[in-house]
Amino acid sequence: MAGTPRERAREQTINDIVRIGREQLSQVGAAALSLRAVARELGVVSSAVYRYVGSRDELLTLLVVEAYNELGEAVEQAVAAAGEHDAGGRFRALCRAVREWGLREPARYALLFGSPVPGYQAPAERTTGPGIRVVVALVRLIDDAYRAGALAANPAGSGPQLVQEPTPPASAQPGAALSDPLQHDLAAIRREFALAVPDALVARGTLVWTSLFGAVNFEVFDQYGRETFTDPGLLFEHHLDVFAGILGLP
Amino acid sequence: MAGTPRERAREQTINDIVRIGREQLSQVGAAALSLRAVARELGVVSSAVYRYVGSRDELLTLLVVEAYNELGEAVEQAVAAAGEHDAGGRFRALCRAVREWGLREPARYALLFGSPVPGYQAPAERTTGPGIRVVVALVRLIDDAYRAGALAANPAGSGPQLVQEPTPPASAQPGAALSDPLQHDLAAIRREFALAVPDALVARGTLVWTSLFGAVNFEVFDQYGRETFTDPGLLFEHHLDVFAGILGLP
DNA sequence: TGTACATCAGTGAACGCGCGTTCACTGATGTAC
DNA sequence: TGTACATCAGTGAACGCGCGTTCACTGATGTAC
Repeated sequence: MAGTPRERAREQTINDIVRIGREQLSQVGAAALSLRAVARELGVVSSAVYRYVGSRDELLTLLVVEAYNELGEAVEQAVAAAGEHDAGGRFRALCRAVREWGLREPARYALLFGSPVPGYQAPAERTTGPGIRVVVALVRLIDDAYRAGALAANPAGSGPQLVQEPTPPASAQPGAALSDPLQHDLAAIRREFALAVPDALVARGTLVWTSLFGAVNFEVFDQYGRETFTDPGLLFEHHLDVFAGILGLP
Repeated sequence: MAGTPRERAREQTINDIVRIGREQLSQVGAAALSLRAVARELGVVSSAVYRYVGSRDELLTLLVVEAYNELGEAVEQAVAAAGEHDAGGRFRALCRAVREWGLREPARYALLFGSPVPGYQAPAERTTGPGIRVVVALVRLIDDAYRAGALAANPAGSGPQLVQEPTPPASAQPGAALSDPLQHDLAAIRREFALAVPDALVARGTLVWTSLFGAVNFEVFDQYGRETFTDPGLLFEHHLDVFAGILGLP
């Protein structure tokens, strides 16, 4: 709110541009996002937009960053709103927040998690920070639960009773050996985030991470058949229970 | 190979158009696919393409159908190549075939499983058949294994021993009650494909289905950090073991 | 408090390019007698 | 086997539209003395 009137006006205009860009995005998709259309909507000649935004790609970057932050915010708030000692509830809150944001904002979700925009490469130094908020929240949540002793020692998949062929593959057991380079990578992740959880749980964390987005993708991009599920939310809740089981969460 | 010379020439030209479209796709993405560019590449004036393809959208549909069929073919062949009684091997072969096709054909994978192409709606009557080949293969495989008694009665997640809070959520147990509308949908699926597997396994099947594509998405769309995993294939293999455990597969 | 100058926002024209689609047409290839 | 006609492939011009980006410019808003 500080700054000279000019600075405030400038900030206001940038906000308008990003807002209009967001609207364009949901109407025509990222590939067809155009600065000229934004200018038209803003009621200004097309070249005027270049006072505020260096190029079309820069507007895309602004939109990517904003979307990541909004999703990250939603997820972090949802997790914080769940009971501090209810690890399972926190996990489910995180997943539901991702799903709800995706369904509410399909175009922006597509910008972040759909096909890459042809000819556009997001600049890592600006998008990485906002981009990892969700996975960081997930990892923190798992690690906290582990430290609090709230995780099952033998999570789902570690020792099923089989009808026949009773030897589950070794790497499915959280305590068992993972292949070497993978273990090296997982150790690096543990170090980077100062995690207490064992490697195998980090691996399962990435599985739940990708699977969560797989499930949300299917709904947002309409990849279940058109009338297969009356209420996809119920299926999602079922999936969450299985995911929780995979992590040893209650 | 039958038909008059004219008919054969015509077929040849359509094949060329689709092939060029495929190449365009991988270079500029679906949103920027253009009939004029195809015509240029074909060495023909732009209006000539309309002799063969009614519109840009129709070319997109041809490409979607072709891609679905190629992926379906790859998956079916991979499954068939695995040992007939090795349910776990068949499952892994299916998943690997999806991953390999996706990594080999990122643009076409994006066309099928990425963001929807703005302004284009695939005609269900032409794409549904090819589009369900993968999931049908998966469902068949699970059902066959179930009928052969090759599935664990108590798959992963059904009864973990917990450190504390020792009550896993009811719907995570394959035998337990699923919410009503969901159960209704699952029953409809079982009827449609004449399945022997219980509802809960159908639900887990959809979870593995979406999770498989979630994992492949992450690799194809480069959503793990750029240098997080030395060999993402190893992580994928680990995930496969967990997926197999979820289904009770060896 | 008033004036001179610098800064900035927005204009309008232009460059050079792309697109999907239609339409009247020329010529070559096929078909029927 | 030869001719008359129909079918089809491909041409070229046009319509009407869009885009990103640059550049010299006008006029308003701020700043320094």
